[in-house]
Amino acid sequence: MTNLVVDLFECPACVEILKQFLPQKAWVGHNLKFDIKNLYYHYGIEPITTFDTYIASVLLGNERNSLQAVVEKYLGEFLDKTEQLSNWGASQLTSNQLEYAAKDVEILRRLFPILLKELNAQTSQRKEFLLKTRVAEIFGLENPIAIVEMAMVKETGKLEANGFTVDVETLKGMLKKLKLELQRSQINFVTKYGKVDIFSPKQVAQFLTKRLGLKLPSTKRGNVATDDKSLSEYIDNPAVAEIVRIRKLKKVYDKIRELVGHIRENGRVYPEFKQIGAKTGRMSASEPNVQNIPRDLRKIFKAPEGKKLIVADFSQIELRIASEYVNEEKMIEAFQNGEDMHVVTASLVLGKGREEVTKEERQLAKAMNYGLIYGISPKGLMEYAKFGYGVDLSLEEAKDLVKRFFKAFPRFYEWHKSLRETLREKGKVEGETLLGRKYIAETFQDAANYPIQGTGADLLKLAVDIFSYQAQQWGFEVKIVNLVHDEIVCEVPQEQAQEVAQLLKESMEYAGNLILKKVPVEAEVKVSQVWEK
DNA sequence: GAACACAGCG
DNA sequence: ACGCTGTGTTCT
Repeated sequence: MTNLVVDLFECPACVEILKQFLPQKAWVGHNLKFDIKNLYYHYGIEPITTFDTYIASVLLGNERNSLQAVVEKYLGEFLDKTEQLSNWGASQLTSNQLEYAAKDVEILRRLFPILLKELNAQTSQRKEFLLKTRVAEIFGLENPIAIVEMAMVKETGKLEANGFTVDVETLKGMLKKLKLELQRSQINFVTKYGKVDIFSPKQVAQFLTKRLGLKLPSTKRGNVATDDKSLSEYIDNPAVAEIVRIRKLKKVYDKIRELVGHIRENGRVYPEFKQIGAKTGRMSASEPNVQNIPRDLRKIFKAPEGKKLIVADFSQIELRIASEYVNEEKMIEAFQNGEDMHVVTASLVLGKGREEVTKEERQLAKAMNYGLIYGISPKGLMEYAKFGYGVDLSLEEAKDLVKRFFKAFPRFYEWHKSLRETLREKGKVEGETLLGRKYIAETFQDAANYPIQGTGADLLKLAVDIFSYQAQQWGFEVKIVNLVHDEIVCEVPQEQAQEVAQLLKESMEYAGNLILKKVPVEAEVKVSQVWEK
């Protein structure tokens, strides 16, 4: 076996050689997102597919996932990393550095088969989910989650290389304007009400309780709560309204500042994506975080000249997953008949015809439907209904509603009951998503939420894998520019937009219906110049 | 530097 | 109520 170490700064011609043979290969490496991002960004090089020992280690549930830690655990060897701290940018690489680089490659040859075996060994019994894909065939992978995540490494690397175009001029203008408006508002507040730092929860609490005599709830650490939810009782008070307004202004200002700070010469931001950023398998984004952009600000994300954005999302995906997960017939049936699930819930819980359900009742049912995903409790429902959907409930009413809800949907009742039982007996719930992603939950709320949120993550990632493969097969020039839990945003040449939009919709629904067998999955797709109007 | 509070998104 | 990240103040 020959290991080749190439210093691309010393040998620019080597790039041509790499371009020749790297793209026809499957790559094995540790944290390949990094290699793919750079090779794809600079040279347009990408692998057929990948096996990533870092991702493998994360999926196997290890706490430490550095190459060093993984080598120690699975090979029982010590990997010397001191050379990593040496100077790699100065001049020609030393022989020690070259040897270090070669050793990193050599060790992967031995690590790879062991991790592959471990992943296959923890494949769940759900054989119907055996996915026949290139990753599976090339590496002999049988674990569906590993198949999806390994294919996803390439997609995450390219996603980071692609970046997302923003409207630089508009952003900079807004930044300037908001800065002035913020300063003006703060000074105005102080001259009216005295010296209070609106961004100090402590000072705001002091001001509201001592000076205005308001009664406010406590935070979990026993301090006076001043969040918008707690202040909503007193929103008619002009000082309170002003605090809320200024804080909101500040939030938008911070977000714009974060974005502007990350704009590169070409007018794009290049966020970092953690492929497995949450315990549930969801991704996370940072620098800038493009997964929590306020909806009003999304219009500043746009397609560059001659291109279009395609924005697609799964509709009501978590509710669909939940009903399939617990096999709740009435809900499944409603989805199969294409009905409005919140109206159906309202009708069943309140015992009235679907036509008689009011707007407010539908909102209430929505709170209940989503509440169940988070492990519903009457108190929780009461607060969620009030602040999330503007529906007023007493605790007694909430209790009664929860009771009726579980009567209408007995499988959810049984599911929650069995979760509580398992927690009582074992102190934890060890479970799997519908694609076989493993998790351990130690609270009831986590146990109710993880399989649903986790299956949502499975679904999005499978959709991305399928879509990317299909787009390549059809020869479309697609750049995925953002992924937001149940949403895919991509950039395509104008003339391909309609065709790609259709392909994206089909890919998402195909992926969804591969994982959900009974409940139909639907994706909504829009072609647009901006992310959201 | 850690802990807390707050607020944006799904 | 579940999952994240960024910014600010305050405490150690």
